[in-house]
Formats: sequence, structure tokens, C-alpha cells
Amino acid sequence: MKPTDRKSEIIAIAAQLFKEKGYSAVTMRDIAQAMNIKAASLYNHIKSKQEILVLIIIEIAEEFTQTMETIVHSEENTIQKLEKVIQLHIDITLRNADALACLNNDWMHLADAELAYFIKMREDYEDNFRTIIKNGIANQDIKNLNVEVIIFSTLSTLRTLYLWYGKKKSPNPRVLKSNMIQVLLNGMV
Amino acid sequence: MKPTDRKSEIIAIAAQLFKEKGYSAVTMRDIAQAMNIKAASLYNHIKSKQEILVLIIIEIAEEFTQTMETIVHSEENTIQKLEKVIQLHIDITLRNADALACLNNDWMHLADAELAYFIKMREDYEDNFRTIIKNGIANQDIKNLNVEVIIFSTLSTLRTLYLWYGKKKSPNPRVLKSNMIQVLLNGMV
DNA sequence: ATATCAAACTAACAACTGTTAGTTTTAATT
DNA sequence: AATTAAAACTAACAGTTGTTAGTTTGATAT
Repeated sequence: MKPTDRKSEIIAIAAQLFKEKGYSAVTMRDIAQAMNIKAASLYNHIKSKQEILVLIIIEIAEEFTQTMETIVHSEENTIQKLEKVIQLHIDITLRNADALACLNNDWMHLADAELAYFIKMREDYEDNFRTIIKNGIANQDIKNLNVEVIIFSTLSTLRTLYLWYGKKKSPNPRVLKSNMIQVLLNGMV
Repeated sequence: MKPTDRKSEIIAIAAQLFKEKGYSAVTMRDIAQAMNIKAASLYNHIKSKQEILVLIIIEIAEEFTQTMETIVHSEENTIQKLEKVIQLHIDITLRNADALACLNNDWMHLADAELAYFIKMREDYEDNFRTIIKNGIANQDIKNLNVEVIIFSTLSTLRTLYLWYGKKKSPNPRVLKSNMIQVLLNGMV
């Protein structure tokens, strides 16, 4: 972990602390202590605690939204699209698990405009996912089960990958990806 | 929602607030306001904010642990056991989604003995689940995929059911159960 | 050597936190 | 009508919170 500038360092360390205890339970003094400085010094780099949260969450949410947009409008078939979505979640989890944890657990502490923006992105993401599934069912690439159950079970797994990655028992990324595709698409039985 | 005594009311309302904003972001004054009383009055019924958290989480964790223990030692086959586990999660989610959200998001704010006790229960639960899967693979009831991927994808879905239940698009419990079994066991493809 | 500027510091604030002590209200029982 | 006990209240506490103002440090550029 060697961020270029001090601001990025603060954001990285804050994300790590937010992951462990949640946004509200982490104080500016906690973040400062983790950087071996005083709380007031943080304000030479960032505007507020809120700004840290926004910077952690919004960037990553935009990446999800944009990549999903690309996937859903691509020329690939249903299965290929689903594999791309799984790949997207695994990639971001490996690159920035802390931010992902923060996005999942602390998004409700965003304020006003950013909160609305986040919720909109989340809805768009789910709508696009729903479109993929519905098209898949129409094509008979996917079984005609309740669409919401499929969406929920898949997304809940992909969204919480961060909880699990880094544990001893988790396999390497390539094995993870192929097994995850197997389990999510074809089931365990 | 008509709890018998005042203490149960406090716990129910606290769980609801904890679900929305998380344990740390909810103040005793928030809880009091939701009950139309003053914060100090809460202390006629409960010992501390911590006690509320403990009462919300531990009871439900024990129910999971004990029922899982029963399931794993039963005479049923692998598929039947897995169906029972799915049923367990759906049942508790329907009965007490707020407490489940709290258990999932705020367990780390438990202190000392209760924290250790919770973690122990969680490990035992996962170990029992792992046993079911491993036996299933040995019996060829379950495909020989990475055990941890199977456990993770299944548990992450079951654990976060609360996030989803209550939304307009979620089906009724019976449909939910049968579709969930289908999706988790046989996949969508 | 001097000036500059980012990045640290000390000190302090007003608001909010969980909690306690002591008092009053409310409603049921004698 | 008097007693009692549960459950509300007011007032206050000591500690913590995010944040601001003003100052000092340390390295780089002149």
C-alpha cells in the first residue's frame, strides 16, 4: 500500500477502519492515529468526514454502474454477460475490498445529493441485471424461475465477496472465478 | 407489533433503528424519541445500550446455532438437510428481519464475553454447514466443487435475505422457499 | 541564506454522547 | 382514600465528537 499523495492515504486508511467498525463508529481521531498524526491535521487534506465517505463510495459505485451498462448493451449471449458480471465483482473485490465493504455497509450515511445519486446508480444496476435475466429466460438460456429470487441470490453473493476474501480458506482468483460461475449458474447439485 | 412488556418494545424499536442506521449511529435519544419518551426513561427498563444489542443478537444467534446442530445430526440426506437450513433462514427472516440485520451488521460492537460467544457460535455454525457439504460431496449428492465457494455463496444469500424481504417485488414465503431451493441447489441455468 | 508552501502542530469550540440521581406522574390494589 | 410500584420526568455529569483558528515545522526553490 503506497498511495501517491497524502489524501489517498487518508482515504485508504479510513476505508480500512470503516470496514472494521463502520462509518459512525470510526472517529477522526481514530483515522489520525492510524496515520500517526493529529485529527486536526487531516483537515489540511480533506474537507470533512463526509467527504471521505463520498470519495470512497462514489467512485467505485460509478465503476459498477458503467461497466454493467457496457455489459448489458454488448452483443454477447446471456451466459457470457453473467460471467462478465461475476468477473466485475471479483475484480473490484480483489482491488479494493475495503471500499466495497464501506459501500455495502455505510452508503446510508451519505448525505443529500450523493445519497440520491448512489441510490439511483444502485437501482440502475439492478435494473440492468434484471434485464439480463429476463432476456435469458425469454431465450431459454435461464430457467423460468422467479426473477427476483435469481437476482437476489446472485447479487447478495457477489456483493459480499469482500467479507470472505482474504480468509485463509479462500481459493486463488482464477479458481474462485470458475467455481463461482459454476455454483451461481449451475448450482451445487 | 404488540410486545407484551416495555422492555421488549424498546428492543424491537431499537432493532428497527439499528437496521436503518447501524448501532453506532443510533443514540439513546433516537430510541427514546421513537417511543415518545425521554432517553433517561429507557434506563428504567434496560441496563445500557450494550444490553440492548446483546439481547437483540444473542438470542437469535443461539437459535441458528441450535437448529443447525439438530439438522446436522439428523438422519436425513444431504438435500433434505440443505432444505432445512434454507427453511431456517427464511423462517427467522420472516419473524425478525430487524434483529437479523443487526446481527449481520453490528455484531462487532458486542463487547468481551458476548463477542467471543458470538464468534464461537458463528464458527460452529459454519463448521456444521461445511460438514453437510463435505458429506454431500462424499455421497455424490453434491458436485465436487470448491467447498468454501459453495458455503460462501449459499450463506451469503441466506444471511442477507433480510435486506430484500419486505420489498414489493419479493414473493410470498412459500414461493420464496421453493424458488430459493431451486436456485441455490440447482442453479439458474 | 531566504522565501515559500505543504503539512504538521496546539488549543479550543459547541454540540452531542451514554448514563446517573432524584423527583413526579400514572394507574392499579388495598 | 391511601398505598404502592412501575414508568415517566427534569437536570446534570463527564467524556467524546467533528471541526476551526492560528502557529510551528521542515523541506524545496530561489
